[in-house]
Amino acid sequence: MEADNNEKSLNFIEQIIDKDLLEGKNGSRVHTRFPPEPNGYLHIGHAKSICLNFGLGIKYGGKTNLRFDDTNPTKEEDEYVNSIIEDVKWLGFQWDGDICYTSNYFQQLYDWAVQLIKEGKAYVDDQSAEEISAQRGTPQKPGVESPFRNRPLEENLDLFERMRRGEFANGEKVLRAKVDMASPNMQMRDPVMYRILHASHHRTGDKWCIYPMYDYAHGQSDYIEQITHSICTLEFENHRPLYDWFLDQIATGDRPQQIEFARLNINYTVMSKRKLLELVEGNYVSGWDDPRMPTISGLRRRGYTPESIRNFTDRIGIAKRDNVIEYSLLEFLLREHLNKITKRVMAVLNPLKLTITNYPEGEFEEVELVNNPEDENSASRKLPFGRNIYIEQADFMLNASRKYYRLSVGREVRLKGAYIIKCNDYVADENGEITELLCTYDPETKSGSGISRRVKATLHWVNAEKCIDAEVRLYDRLFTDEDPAGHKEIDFKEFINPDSLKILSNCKLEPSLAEAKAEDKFQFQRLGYFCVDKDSSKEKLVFNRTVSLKDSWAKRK
RNA sequence: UGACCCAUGGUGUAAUGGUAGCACUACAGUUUUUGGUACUGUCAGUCAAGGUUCGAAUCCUUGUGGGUCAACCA
Repeated sequence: MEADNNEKSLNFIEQIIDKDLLEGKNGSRVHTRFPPEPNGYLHIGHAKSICLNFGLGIKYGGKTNLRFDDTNPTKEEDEYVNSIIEDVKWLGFQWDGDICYTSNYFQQLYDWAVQLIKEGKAYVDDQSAEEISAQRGTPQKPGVESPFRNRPLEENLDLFERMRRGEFANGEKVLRAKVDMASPNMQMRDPVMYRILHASHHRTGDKWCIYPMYDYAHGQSDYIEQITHSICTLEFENHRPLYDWFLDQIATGDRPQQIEFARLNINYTVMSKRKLLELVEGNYVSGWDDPRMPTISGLRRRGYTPESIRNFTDRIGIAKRDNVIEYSLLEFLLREHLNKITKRVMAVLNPLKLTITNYPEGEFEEVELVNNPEDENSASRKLPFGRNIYIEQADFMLNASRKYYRLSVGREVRLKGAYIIKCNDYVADENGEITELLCTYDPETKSGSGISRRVKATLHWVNAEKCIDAEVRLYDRLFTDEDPAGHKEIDFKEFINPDSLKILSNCKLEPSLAEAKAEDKFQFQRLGYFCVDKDSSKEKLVFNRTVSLKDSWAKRK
């Protein structure tokens, strides 16, 4: 038993696979697939599915396909295809073989549909969507059969062929599977297999004007690709009998099995492509990659690392019960990774002028700081120090309590990597705003000199003459409510956090940051992790706050 | 008034008939030239009732609570 201590326990899907392997099912192959519909950008919920499917492929020495489930030309676009490909790669995964598209199988799907018609298992229905819907019944009440249900085979064949040829308008006819209108499972009540859509498809153009529905296309696509384990989310559980029914009609060899797991939910955010689209189209955010979005591209722009996201999907586990993960777990894993890899730099977001009155005017010296104390191989760099510096406004307080460790008149602090200073006086403007601090430094206390005494706090700073300017964007959660989409009476957009973005345009950075490029990541000492935004340029540096450092002082207040 | 699924600390997830564990959160402390990191500790859990068993979170029954399903979406 205790030999297993180092081994991670298996989730229920891995247990199923282990059993299948043991029984030699499907020739003991493992072949999964990630099947997004290209109708939006991927979000972190998809990351869970990506890591699961590709992870299983890797773990069992099997394969994983990337398949675009593109059966609805009215919603799908190449822009989405491209973003999905980029996101999967960025997360660190590589699919086997070529990228697959359900649209590649349109002809085969059509042929199988003809076969079903010939076997009397599918029929063309002339009724409107409303009529069909009315006949479907309710979960409690069985449906009634369509008047067209038993039309002759030849007529069905002819009509279906003419549907394909474009002789009918959208909605005029559908092809339905003949299953069971009285089934207690609504999915089995003669589901629609094909609908007429005179729309141009992003890949097949105008070749087709009838398109297969998800239920008819998905399992067959899995079968064509020799998928062994077709993993999807819980809402498809009721579809499984239908998934199997279609396979029963056509499959002769190995066949895939559908396994459902609980989708990811995270508090203080929304996780549906429809709602995210709404945020984008309503300009509530700047786009799919707005750093506040839970999209992969948004997280990337915000400064998340693929490692932290993969780690996250690993920690949350795979199970069947509904779950809401706390955002703090994601942030914990993010900080954990960023703490190891980022260079520490000094940046002052809300500058307050500080003059060291006993430091000679016009003189500078260099002080040395390690780039990352967490990394013993880390190099160090030199920073200019002088008479005039900036510190953070929040690091000075006029009437400071004993719990406040930072600067106040008469108190001492250390300037990180430099000297201990003492605040003697301050200057205020006509409004009482403090505009400048007057301090003296103790030349004996230079960092590394070995001469030191205990001070309560160490502050970050930049040299006022030799710093560079930048814009810094501070992000907070996009929603103020833990479950913005969970209120029946209130639209989720009502909960958008008005303070989710704060732009600081007068930030002062240490000069080494001048060359930073988009997506470069840093720890701004004592403040948090920041990355260069894609809006950044040599002329105007722009940083995003990825996540703040944990702040036990802020909590105490 | 149907079918299917689910139920373990605040959150997530283990334990697969044999000592209820891990992580996050919260709180307290140690270390610290980041009020960070690291480390230590504390609080806190098997939905309920019956049954089977030497022994039940685990198996059975019933109940309770929650989720999904009535797109020509996926």
